[in-house]
Amino acid sequence: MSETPVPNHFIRQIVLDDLASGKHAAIATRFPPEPNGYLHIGHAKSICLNFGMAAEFDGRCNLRFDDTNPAKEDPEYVEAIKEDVQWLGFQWAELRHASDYFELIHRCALKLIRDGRAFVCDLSADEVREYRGTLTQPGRNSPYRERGVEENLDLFARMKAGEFADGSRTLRAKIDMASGNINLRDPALYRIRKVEHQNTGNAWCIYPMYDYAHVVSDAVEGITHSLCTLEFEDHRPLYDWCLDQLPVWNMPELKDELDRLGLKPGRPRQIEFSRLNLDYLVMSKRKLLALVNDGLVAGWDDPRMPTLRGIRRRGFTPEAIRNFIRNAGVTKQESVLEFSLLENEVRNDLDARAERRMAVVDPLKLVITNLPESHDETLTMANHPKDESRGTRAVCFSRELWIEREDFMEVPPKGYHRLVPGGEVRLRGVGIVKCEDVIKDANGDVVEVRCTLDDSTRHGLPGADRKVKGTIHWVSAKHAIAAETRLYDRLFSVADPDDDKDGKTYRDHLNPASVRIVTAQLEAALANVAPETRFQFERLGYFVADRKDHGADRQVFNRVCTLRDSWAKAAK
RNA sequence: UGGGACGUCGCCAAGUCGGUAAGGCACGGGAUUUUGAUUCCCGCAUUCGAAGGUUCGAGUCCUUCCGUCCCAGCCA
Repeated sequence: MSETPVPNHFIRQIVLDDLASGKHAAIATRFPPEPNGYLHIGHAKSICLNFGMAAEFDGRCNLRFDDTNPAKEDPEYVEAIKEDVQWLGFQWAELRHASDYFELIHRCALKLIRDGRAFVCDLSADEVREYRGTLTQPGRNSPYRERGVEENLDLFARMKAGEFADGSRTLRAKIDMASGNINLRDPALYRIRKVEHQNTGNAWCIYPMYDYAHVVSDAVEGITHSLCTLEFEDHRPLYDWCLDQLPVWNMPELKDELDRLGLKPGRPRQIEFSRLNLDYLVMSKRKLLALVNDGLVAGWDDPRMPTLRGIRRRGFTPEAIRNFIRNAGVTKQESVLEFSLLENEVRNDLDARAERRMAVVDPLKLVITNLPESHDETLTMANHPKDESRGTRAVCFSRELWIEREDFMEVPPKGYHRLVPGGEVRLRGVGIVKCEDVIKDANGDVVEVRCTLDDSTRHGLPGADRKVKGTIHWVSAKHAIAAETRLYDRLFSVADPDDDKDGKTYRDHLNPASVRIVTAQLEAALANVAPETRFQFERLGYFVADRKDHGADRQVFNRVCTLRDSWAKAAK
């Protein structure tokens, strides 16, 4: 119902056209992370796009780990990635690894050599760089470029057998050293790395490069639409070159292996879209890693981190993230989205789903002097103002309450609607109270406000219709539960922390107030809730019971985000 | 004097075969409200990076120019 019509975008249009023309009977996509780090909100766009397109058109989407560089990858990440993808709400058709295809990829390399399209090159990395030329000058052919097929086959076999040292030789494609596109200047296909692989162990000591392995992986899996980000646009000619040289859907020498893996190959098309960027955040793996390693945040799942784990712990919902990404659209335009858009979707989602509770984050004592010491009353309050089916809860009310310190001011600014000396305010769900007295400590700080409750305005009575400017929330002091409450704010104080033109780095822009830990007073109904349960603490914001630290012995709530606050905005 | 891409409101983003600028967020104003929340109204680009040109008519076609991003890993 809240779903607006799905906005069309150029990739959906391509899929629509391909289906309409009969080019494909069904589509297949894949989400191909390298297991060398945690997923972040930027990845969520690719996940939603790939899984989303497949779901929308009854196709399939694989989760494929692009694990072609064993030096960087770790199985710890593959589990985390699987969990994050599922949390976001998606399920893969097949779970694969590029390394599942090492045999196929190797056979393809053999064909390239036999066809005179690849050669073993003895140049060192430095020499390759010299021969490559520059952006404006063409490169030169490697002196090993014209080796015969038999020699190449022999050398490549010996590379595979481990006869040569790391870095001493590569298998290179033979394309065009003069191409304006540097990716076409005889790119490396295989390098020697005598490193144990997280999935294949010590079976291989030569590993295929991304460009080569990725296209073969796409093709053997029968991926129809290979969606990736803009920086791979330059790689597409190489992607297509590989497909031209290696029609894996028609290579008899691949058949047994394809059958063994249950693969049905096809010719994929690579399509690039712009990545998701958000203001007030850094997204690079390097910087996120540094934040963790240097103790600037509490870990990969710190609620201030843009990792999916962090965002989850913060209390954002998968639905909100999906809506956010859907609304952002898919284009080839580089853009930076406002973080507030995401926050908006979170508020939208939580407003509808989160039950209301009362909690006081910065307590000030309020005593209702015309109530007896022993007064003990149980009120019934709605769990949700717009959804009766959410039921009601019991709320304890007594003579001494906690109210929010900022809801009382001795000298209020113009437009202040809350409690002031001699003024009236409504206690949510109770009635109208009038401030008769203010008690201060030796420093002159207010420690208690004393009020009288107007009995004719009690909730449910006709007198309750009497208008007062403000309504404030409260918690019965003697029934309150103290709980650790973490008030989060943005991690960075500037919109573009990556901008270092002024000589400052992202570290200089860390928001010193990105988290404030306080002891809040909660209403009793908040006792013993399950971790990850979300509530709106009325007038304060949305809060979630911490996924990790919250339990029966220690109650811990994280502020997901505040409510919109037009008063705070006006007061500025 | 390399190659590739992108430039429509503050941020995103629709704009079929050229026919006279959707929507969301933000922002401003108002109504409702026992959350200064939610909800609901109203307003918000004579203009599409710029300049020429073609045309009865151009964001959409042509030309030139300007700006931004990506590429010289045996990383992905």
